[in-house]
Amino acid sequence: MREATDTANDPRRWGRGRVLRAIRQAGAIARVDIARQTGISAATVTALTAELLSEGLIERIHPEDRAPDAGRRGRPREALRLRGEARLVAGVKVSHRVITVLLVDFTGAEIGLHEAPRAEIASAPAVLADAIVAATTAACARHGRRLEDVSGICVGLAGQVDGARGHVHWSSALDRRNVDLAPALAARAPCPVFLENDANLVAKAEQLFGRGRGVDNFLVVTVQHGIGMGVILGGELHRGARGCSGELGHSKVVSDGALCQCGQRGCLEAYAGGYGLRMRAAEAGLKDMSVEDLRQAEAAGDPVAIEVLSEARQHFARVLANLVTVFDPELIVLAVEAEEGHPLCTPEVLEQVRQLSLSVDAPPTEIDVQFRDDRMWAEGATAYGIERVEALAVERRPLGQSA
Amino acid sequence: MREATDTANDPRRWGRGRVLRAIRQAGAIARVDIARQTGISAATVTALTAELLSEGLIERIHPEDRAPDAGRRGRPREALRLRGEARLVAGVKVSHRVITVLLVDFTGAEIGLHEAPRAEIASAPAVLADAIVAATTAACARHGRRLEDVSGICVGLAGQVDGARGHVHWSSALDRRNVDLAPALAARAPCPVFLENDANLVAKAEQLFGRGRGVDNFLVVTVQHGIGMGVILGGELHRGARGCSGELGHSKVVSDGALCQCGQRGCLEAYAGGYGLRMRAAEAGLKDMSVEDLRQAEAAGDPVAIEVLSEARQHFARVLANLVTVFDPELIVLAVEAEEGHPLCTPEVLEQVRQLSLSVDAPPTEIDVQFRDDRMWAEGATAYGIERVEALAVERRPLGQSA
DNA sequence: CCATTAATTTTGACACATAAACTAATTCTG
DNA sequence: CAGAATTAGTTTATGTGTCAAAATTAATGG
Repeated sequence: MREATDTANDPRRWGRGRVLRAIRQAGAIARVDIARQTGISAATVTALTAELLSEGLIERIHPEDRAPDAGRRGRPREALRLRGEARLVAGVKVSHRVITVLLVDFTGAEIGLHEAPRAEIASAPAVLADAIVAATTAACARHGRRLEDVSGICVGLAGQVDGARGHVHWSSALDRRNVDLAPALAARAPCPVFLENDANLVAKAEQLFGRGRGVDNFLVVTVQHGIGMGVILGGELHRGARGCSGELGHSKVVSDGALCQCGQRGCLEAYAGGYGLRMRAAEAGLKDMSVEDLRQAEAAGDPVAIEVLSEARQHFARVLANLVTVFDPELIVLAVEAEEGHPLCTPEVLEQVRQLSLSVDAPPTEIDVQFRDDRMWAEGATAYGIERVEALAVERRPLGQSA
Repeated sequence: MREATDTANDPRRWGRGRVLRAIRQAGAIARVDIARQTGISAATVTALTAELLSEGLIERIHPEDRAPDAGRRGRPREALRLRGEARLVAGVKVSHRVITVLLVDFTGAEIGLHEAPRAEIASAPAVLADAIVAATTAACARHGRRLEDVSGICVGLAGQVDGARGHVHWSSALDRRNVDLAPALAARAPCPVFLENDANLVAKAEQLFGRGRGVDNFLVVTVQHGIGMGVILGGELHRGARGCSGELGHSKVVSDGALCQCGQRGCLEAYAGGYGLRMRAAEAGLKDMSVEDLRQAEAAGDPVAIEVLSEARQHFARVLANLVTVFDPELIVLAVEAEEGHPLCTPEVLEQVRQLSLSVDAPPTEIDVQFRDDRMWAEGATAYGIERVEALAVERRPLGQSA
């Protein structure tokens, strides 16, 4: 039951945001096209872009009259793009043994990466907050910036994280449950700090910079040690009432099944997550196998590997198919932390998903497998950080604007 | 990939809609409270309500100074409410053998119900469109109105219905696939006609008039012959890319399981839908049992009924738990077409759902079982019809407004 | 009856958006 | 090569939506 005064959605600042988003999505775009795409009149686009130009958020480009422009009749269009130097954003990923900080500019272009080791896996809130800010400070120092130059820090955390409230129900990075981490971070940083579940951030990255650009309804499933999901519906990240949506790894695939890290039984992760696969293989006699080892064992004809992977694929495909049935998304991105392949993300599995999901005579949900390295988490954090910093830039009035 | 000129969301008519929605949600509310709840200034609320009053969409109430008002100091608040006579809306449900039309006023109050028999189960599009409009005309006639008085007709159809595009991928009510039914209806009716999946409409009814009032994120699961779902996220109905979201009955609960009506195997409906239960019971030797019969057989200790229902409960609970895990909604409404009880909607099943879903130290998803009669479908249609008619009323300018 | 209180309305000003007219920078055409 | 044609972008005049502050209204309390 949400009520009360939500002044947030100010209809007056609306246009600015639309224009800025159109420019970001297009990369470079002329005013006419902004008007056409957004439905805002050319007059207003001129006014708004003039404002954004004077604030330094965007900039003109004339030299490169890009190819498709050649041979057009009238006045040539003047493309606009975001001005990278306008803002500096830090994306932070807290892992077990390291804190990764990725510094990017307003366009999302990388400025530098920094990794700071962590002394312990589960920290006290104050210790973790200190470490995050210290790592960000160090990242800035290493790349010729100061922490004061940063316009926003976005922190991604595995676990049940309520990004809207800045609250951590549970995370392996903390030594206790129910921590209001956002205030602790805000107190230590000279700029806004945003907190979010790591899978949600990967979804945001896909939306802003990846396959999800311009797609209104899509899901991003992260496949690695655990299995997570970020849900983008109507162009918005859906967090759930408590911020705990998308815990796909803990959806139940069998009754009273294998024991999961979370303490419950029959979770997808317990069969198809990295640790689940290792566990099942170990139980069946294949000790100390990585996912890649298992894949090779299967290829070599090892019956245990074949059995374990086959079961995992079956569960994984069924869960993905049920996502299609329940969400009917345009697109599902499988963001896999692996170099080149993953035994669960094979053409056969995708075909199985198609067969198990309800089909109509219309283009089916596209499933896109993206193999990523471990930077993906910090990149996700920068994506959401940029979005939030952009939102602040949109709201902020031009203020003192004299000659 | 949605692009192009979507002029739809006009930020200027924003306030009108907010005010009207606040009045609808509250039933009766004073201007001060509208201002407080919406965040709109009192001055603007006065202006907007004056406009709505002069258009006859809302009306004043003074006589009943409701109890909590007594003994307050200053000028008494003047409550406002919707004016029922402002609009007439028809909600239509197409069933196998009958078309049900429910006429309601702008507040949702019932004006009259009418049922028209259908000659066939699966009709040609033109025949069905004719029948729907004829039934609506008859409903009007029977209750002293004319079809021309109706401001909007909302038609609920079981099947894969893309309400946004007015397209029916498949419905048992039609004798063919892929029908653009909305244009056929629009051509026959003197007012806007809206088309939607029936489960989505039940969700809309819960949002406007039921347990979902003021709840931003909730799911409505319909349990009867089949199992359907409507998804409300961020206060909006989520339809999916093709309008096929929420096909919960066809999520797969076991690999290569029981055959479903839809032709696939292992669907939830094949175990827990009304026809699925009958099938499973019949296979195990209990022929021709209704769901209610099965419930009584179970209570009487029949081992087959116990077995069949136990399996169904297990699957149903697991699917519901997975909804909690994936959506993290505030609320799930189980809308059950039954008089007093249903073997799948028992306290034990709800307890099982709680045990199978990820829990954090925050209020869990509430699950609310609502037993309804077969009017629920037509009521759902009126709910969405009213919302759409209201949206049109918000957009429409006051136009000629002289003395 | 008048002070007090609270709801509502009026007033004056400003921000945002637009249509229409205008200016600018090209290519095309004779 | 001069203008005609074409397309992009800007300026202007105007309307709409919103708000803060002041004014008005309708009660209660002494």
